Amino acid sequence: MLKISELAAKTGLSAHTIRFYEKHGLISASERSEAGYRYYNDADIRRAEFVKTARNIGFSLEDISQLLSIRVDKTSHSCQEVTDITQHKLDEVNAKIAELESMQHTLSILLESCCGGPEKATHCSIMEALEAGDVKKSRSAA
Amino acid sequence: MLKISELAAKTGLSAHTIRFYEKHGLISASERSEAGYRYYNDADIRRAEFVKTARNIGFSLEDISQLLSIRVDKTSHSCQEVTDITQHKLDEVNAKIAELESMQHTLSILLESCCGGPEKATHCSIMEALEAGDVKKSRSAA
DNA sequence: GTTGACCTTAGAGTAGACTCTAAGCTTATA
DNA sequence: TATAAGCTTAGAGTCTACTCTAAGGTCAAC
Ligand SMILES: [Zn+2]
Ligand SMILES: [Zn+2]
Ligand SMILES: [Zn+2]
Ligand SMILES: [Zn+2]
Repeated sequence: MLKISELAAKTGLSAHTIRFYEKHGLISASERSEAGYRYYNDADIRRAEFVKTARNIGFSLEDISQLLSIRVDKTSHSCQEVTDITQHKLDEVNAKIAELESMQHTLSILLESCCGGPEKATHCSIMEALEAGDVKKSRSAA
Repeated sequence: MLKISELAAKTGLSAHTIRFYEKHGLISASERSEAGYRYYNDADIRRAEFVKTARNIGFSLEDISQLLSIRVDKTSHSCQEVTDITQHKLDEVNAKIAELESMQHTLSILLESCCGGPEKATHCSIMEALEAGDVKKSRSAA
């Protein structure tokens, strides 16, 4: 049985974050001391580590929440449900990468066009490009 | 002279967003009607379009704020200042891409390992990988 | 028996970029 | 003239994932 700071040390999450996750239903302590201290048993610890692993991959807390509900009753859920969550996340990641690569491309072109020196910015081709508006849009919603 | 909704139509920003940008010093209307309506002249419109172009590229409002202060007095600023902002943004974008590609990689491997079918998730290799924790960390701080 | 580290809670604050609301003028159209 | 569309403001709400604070109780060591 670990106390919260011990679970924190073990998982690399902060005690604050562990309480925050508890408030959002991701983690819980099966026992409390008389004084109200949280005590985590082996199953709790494994669950916390599952959460940490999923978070490290990049899953949102909402995704993790869904993965956890599959985890507690695997016989009621299918591989497909798991791949759906994973695929959806991958789609998101791919969309974000595409957006960032577009920015990367635009920024690189801008940088190439500018001398980057100590001259007055009156002739700066980056500023000119921004004024002219002839750059493609990288950002979509939010 | 355009009213706010006309500037909105012209730039593709919403009137709300235009007021929000004004509150943050990015855009302003040189004139107001007696009733307090904002009126935008050509210089205002060009400034708004500059902001919109920079935002489309992916610059933060803080970056745009700096670019604008260069823009209003180009002789007091150098090309280097402009490239510094641009390079800094590019570095950020590259870091984010690296992080996302790491996620992409992990997610792809997970997806390959799972049958994705209607079977019970009891044998799911994605779940197993998450339990085992043997996936590399993609996410860094915030 | 007291210091100090650790624990509890509810709730506020942070970041970034909006997005919306309420309450009330103004202006254009029918 | 009445209705609707459009404008004003301050300020609150949204989203995600924390991060921190205040005020106080608990526990082990010296
Ligand atoms: Zn130059
Ligand atoms: Zn330049
Ligand atoms: Zn399967
Ligand atoms: Zn599977």
